[in-house]
Amino acid sequence: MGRAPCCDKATVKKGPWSPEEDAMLKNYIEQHGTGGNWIALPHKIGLKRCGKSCRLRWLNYLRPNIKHGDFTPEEDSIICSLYISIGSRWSIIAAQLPGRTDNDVKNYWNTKLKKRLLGRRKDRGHHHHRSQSATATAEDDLPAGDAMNDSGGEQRSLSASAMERIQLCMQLQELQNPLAMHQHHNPLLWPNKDHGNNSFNSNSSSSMNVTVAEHGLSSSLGDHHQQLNGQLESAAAMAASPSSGENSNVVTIEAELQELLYGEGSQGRGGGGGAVIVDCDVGAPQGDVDWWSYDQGKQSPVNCWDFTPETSSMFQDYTSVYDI
DNA sequence: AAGTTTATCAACCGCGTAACA
DNA sequence: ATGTTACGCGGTTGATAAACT
Repeated sequence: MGRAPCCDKATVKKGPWSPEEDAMLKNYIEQHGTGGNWIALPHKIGLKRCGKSCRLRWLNYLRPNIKHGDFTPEEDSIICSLYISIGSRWSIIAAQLPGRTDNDVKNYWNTKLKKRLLGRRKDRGHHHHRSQSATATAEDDLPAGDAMNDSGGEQRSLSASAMERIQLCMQLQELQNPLAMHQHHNPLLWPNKDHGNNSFNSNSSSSMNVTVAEHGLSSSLGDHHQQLNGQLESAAAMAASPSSGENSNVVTIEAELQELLYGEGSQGRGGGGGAVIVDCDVGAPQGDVDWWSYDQGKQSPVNCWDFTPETSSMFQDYTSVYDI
């Protein structure tokens, strides 16, 4: 029993939009608006398109003030910082880039930025000291998502997202201290492993994964969970706003991103250098929030960096791989 | 010049969830 | 409280262009 289709596939046209279709949709929406019902819209216009397809076409292409291509260094920096902070929440990231769509940002990341960041490691890999640790040997030079970790004789694959974070983390660490790769994790990007009880244990990988993922923000993990949540938030805030922290480690992350993206001696490039401010307009009732600036002890802004099952799962990936 | 591989990006798909009856 | 509908999102696919052999 699959999900009921949102439209009649037999009568709905798929594939690229013609200029005529674009004009019909654009003219109608400009004159009448969407009417709050995308499903009904194509019928009103006489378009043989699915409502979802119309919505996507409008949002990603026909909407006014849409920008395509030519991402600026400032935009690169924002995307990278936010990706490291909050992961693949493209709509939130795109919201910080006027004229950009989530689809655009996502494509840009997947096809260019990610390669620029992760690819550099490959280039540099032959010139640096490789650690004895599993961190540097198991995943090194492997494309995201392809890395397999031999943990206790069992081959496991990391989620691509966790893998990317780890690889980015490793790159940044290496830049900061090439001899400190054995530290396994970057406190800027990942929560401290020394936080209270050791609920996250590699010995209980599968069951723990389920437990954490299912409970999400529930109180099952109590203080530990809150503490962890705070640390994740803090890490996100640090990564997004290198200039906002007292920690000297934090200060360099923006410059490091610049260096990874544009090469040596390019720290001044982009001129952004400033904090990435996320106004959490995705359902956040409190309006604009300088989500990077709140203290760890304060209540976290809703919808900005929540400890979701996804983040829990990524954390579980990470902890089990590094036997924390 | 032709064939093959790789990169790019528009569009699709299905899931989670908010809104509503 | 429950079921249904539509929206929004992120992951994935496929067509096309560009680069390479």
